[in-house]
Amino acid sequence: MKKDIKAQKINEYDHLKIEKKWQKKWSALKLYKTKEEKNKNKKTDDFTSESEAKKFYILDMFPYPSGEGLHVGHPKGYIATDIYSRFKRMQGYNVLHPMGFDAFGLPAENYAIKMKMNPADMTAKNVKRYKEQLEILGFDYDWSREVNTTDPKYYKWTQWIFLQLFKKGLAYESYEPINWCPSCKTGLANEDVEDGKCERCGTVVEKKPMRQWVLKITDYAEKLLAGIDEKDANGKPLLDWPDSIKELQRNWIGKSEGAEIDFKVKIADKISDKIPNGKNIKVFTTRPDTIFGVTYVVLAPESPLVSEFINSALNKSEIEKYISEAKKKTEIDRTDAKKEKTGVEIKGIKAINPANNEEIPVYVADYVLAEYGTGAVMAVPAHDERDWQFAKKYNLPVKDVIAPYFFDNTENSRPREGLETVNRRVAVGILKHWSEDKYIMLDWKNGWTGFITGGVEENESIDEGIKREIIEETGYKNVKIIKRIGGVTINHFYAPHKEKNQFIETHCVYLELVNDDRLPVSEEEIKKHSVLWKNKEEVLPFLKKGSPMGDSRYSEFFWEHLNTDNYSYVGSGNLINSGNFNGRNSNEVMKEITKSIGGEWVNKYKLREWVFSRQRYWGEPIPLIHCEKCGVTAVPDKDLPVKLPKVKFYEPTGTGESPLAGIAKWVNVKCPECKGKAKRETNTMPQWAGSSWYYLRYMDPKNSKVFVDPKIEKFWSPVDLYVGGAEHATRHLIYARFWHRFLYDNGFVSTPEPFRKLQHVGLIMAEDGRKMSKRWSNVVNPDDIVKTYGADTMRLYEMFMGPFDQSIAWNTSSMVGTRRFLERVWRASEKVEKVNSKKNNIKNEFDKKNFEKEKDLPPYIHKAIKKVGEDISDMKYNTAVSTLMIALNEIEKSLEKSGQISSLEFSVFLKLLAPFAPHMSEELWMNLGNKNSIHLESWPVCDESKLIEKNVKIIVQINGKVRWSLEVDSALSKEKIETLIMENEIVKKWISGKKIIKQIFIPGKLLSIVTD
RNA sequence: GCCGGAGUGGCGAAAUGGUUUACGCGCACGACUCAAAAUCGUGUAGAGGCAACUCUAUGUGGGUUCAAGUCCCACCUCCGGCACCA
Repeated sequence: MKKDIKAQKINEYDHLKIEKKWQKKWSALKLYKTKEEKNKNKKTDDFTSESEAKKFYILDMFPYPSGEGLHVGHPKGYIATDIYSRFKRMQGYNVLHPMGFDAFGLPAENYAIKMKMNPADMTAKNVKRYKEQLEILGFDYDWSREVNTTDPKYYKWTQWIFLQLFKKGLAYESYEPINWCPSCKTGLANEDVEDGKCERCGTVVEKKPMRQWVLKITDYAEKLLAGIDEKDANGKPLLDWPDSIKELQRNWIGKSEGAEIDFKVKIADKISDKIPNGKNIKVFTTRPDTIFGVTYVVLAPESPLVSEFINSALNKSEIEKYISEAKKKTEIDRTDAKKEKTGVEIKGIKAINPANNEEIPVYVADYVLAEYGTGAVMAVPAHDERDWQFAKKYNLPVKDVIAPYFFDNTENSRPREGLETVNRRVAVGILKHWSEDKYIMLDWKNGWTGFITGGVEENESIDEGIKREIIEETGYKNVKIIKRIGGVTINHFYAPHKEKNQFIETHCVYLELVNDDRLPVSEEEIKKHSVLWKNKEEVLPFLKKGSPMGDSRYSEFFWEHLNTDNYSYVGSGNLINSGNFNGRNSNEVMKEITKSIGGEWVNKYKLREWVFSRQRYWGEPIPLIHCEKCGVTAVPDKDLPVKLPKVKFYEPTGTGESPLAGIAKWVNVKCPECKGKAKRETNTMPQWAGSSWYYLRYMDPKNSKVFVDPKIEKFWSPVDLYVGGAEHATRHLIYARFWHRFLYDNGFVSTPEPFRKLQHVGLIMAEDGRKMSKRWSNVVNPDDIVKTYGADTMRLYEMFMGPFDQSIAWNTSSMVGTRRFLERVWRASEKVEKVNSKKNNIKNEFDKKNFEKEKDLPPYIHKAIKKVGEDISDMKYNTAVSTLMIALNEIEKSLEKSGQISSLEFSVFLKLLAPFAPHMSEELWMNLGNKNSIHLESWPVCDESKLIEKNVKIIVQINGKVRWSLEVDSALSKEKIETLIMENEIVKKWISGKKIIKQIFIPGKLLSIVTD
């Protein structure tokens, strides 16, 4: 099998030996220790001046150490940051590249319970295992800065930040129903629920009212939204993030602008604002323009208004029954849009539409969500899909108030200034054959096409009008009206045959012919158009040809709605049936209508408050104390951290109390204010707490006075590059931004946003294309790969697989390519010219700045320097690796010619390889006679002037096709090249007998000849 | 339904509007070998042709351009996210 690397010969590449050796040495030398550490002891106020170099903070999303250990997919992002940080270090940056562990939370706890282990012990074990697995890959982490969220020295500050939020009123106790996972026996945040299921265990989530701590993240909704597009003083975006993630966050925050409108409520014969405790129904709508079309009002079952109105209801028990059934439903059932809508009317009360004072019924229905907007909506079935479905089911009236507005903004049809505008009603008839599935259409002599169309007289109804038109234009007299289609549309256009602008209200009627009885058609009509039968497929193309009323969109609109009863028009348009607002554009009248009915223009967000309590053991204790006299008080700073007590039983209780509640010794404390009897808060924090600020702690991980020294924070902030999985887009990345923004607003940190550039890692799938998982037993273990192929091979392969942010299936046999590449490098190293170490002290020579630049390195090395550097910067690792491969191919070619490889050339090559394959490049670097680590060398400098090849290939295109190419000296003039080309037989053949119209010359690239 | 992203060889993929298929895998043939493995070399989009060469190909259909994988319009498919948010 090719997959196995056979026993090595003595001087062959022995990855095991080399990798272990260098990992030990690097660690002993503290090679990757962040420079700033050394300066910290010096006494100075100006921290930043201490460090000569520019800083670069590169961060991985720290892992959650599960019991299963790492698979080959996990380190992909770490490999990338390792390469990036080595590259930056070689460029002279002061690099901060730390690692730590996010170890509180449900999965670890559930696993510990399953394994009958204490979560703390198990976490320690897992962390150890993870660290070992990371270390064999040769990463350059500064482990002296390791953080662990479960360390009391760390979570002291997690608790401290929580208390800052609490003190600013951003943490509060709530008793609202929240998402409850019956399997994990804890409340969950909105972000922890996916498709109505617990994100962790997949159990269907229930709604359960309970006491909980909630963070007011919605107070920051606007800032979090605006921050996405914020720029710094230099006009650079604060967030250099993928657009897709920005969009995801925008959607998650979900801002909508709209109106809050009060509907007065009439109970029996009284109007609500005249009766005690009476309440108006406040609704939120993004479409106040449809207010005249409101035919009922709906309250969410959980709306507090329901309990106020229910006593005045004539059908109290029916409503109560409905509400209790709604409560029983799971979130999945509640929010399934496809499901038939249900509801019940509150009989005996009416709401009053503030726009027209109509009395309309009030319903309770669970398609309205209590948590969003005001928990009440005004229903406009004509212009809202959901309201329409509900109205159909309960036979509620549908009232059109928005007419699609077709304004043909082309030269010919655009209404002309200074001309009279005629207002008319027009009927359009779609007339079906008496037995076949085909339709009558008119083909006008002047090029128009369309259905039967005609103006309706003042005293005539639409139905009468269309019947009359049919007889006039076609003669058919026995027609049956089936239905009206598509409400009303407005057509606004210039009618050339009348030299007037027209503003037409168009109604469409669908009719069927009963038989072919016809009356004679007048000569005049016959002259105007012919009557054609078109079958279904022909209608739409035929309509598009032209229209008597501006463009043909209105008739297409009607045709589309012919067979769909099931629709409501949700677009914009012109107002009809809307009193003073008739004829106005719906988009333009929003605010005006809102004002006219006393409404308020507001913003609403989909983002929900962050449910911050977990009724579980394995988390940071919430550092609050409940005192009978003083209420809820913060644990004083001096008493932090509130340590998680060791317990015998940490299984969740399921009662809504955390297991901590049972530990009397821990729970019962003195009130810090009045010294009276008090109890500790027993809920713990969610998993996301510790990860919301860990990047700050890395900057100053040992500080016991503050969570981070402000001077140090100012130096390192923000994180310059943050690499991790896209699955955190709406959890961690929202939470961390929220905490950071809060800390910024309160002067604790210096930047508004924590992470400047964000880069996503694409998943590595298993060879079978599925996700790697124990469940599918398709997991590839990095330990095995490192053992068999080496860490360098694995690192190189994972970077070479494909674009970094794309998910790609693992393929071990494909990996041998990168192994072969390294073996070739190894063999090539034996052919490097021997340099007399005495005569030629390479170490000193290489320390000279820009040494390479002065030397005569071949163009392909300069190209590689340029390309590899650019590709690392852009995180295009796959092409960086291929560039290295190309460079090696060139080195081998030159070896063939000269019999040996230049020492300098190979040194430069090794430096380019060093970030990718740190062990091998270090070994070979030392073999060249160097004393200091290659990883402390400076990155080679590309001399742009050396990039130019002696010869260039010129492509000859004739009429857009490549016909010939030639190699010429790059210094040759345009004229000379053109002469050479024109003299060529092939070129002559292609242009013979033709006239050259045009010639385009791109220097060094191509000549394009165009003939007639 | 809405919002993103992507469709290029047998496969992973590459390509500032300028030779489509770099680099690697796989495959075929050859060299070395008693043989195999490893290694090295050559070839490898499709069709036609003995060949030189020609034609056709970057999901589909149009368009802009001397020139389009790349820009514009319409559509199809797949992947990811959100979704009764009024």
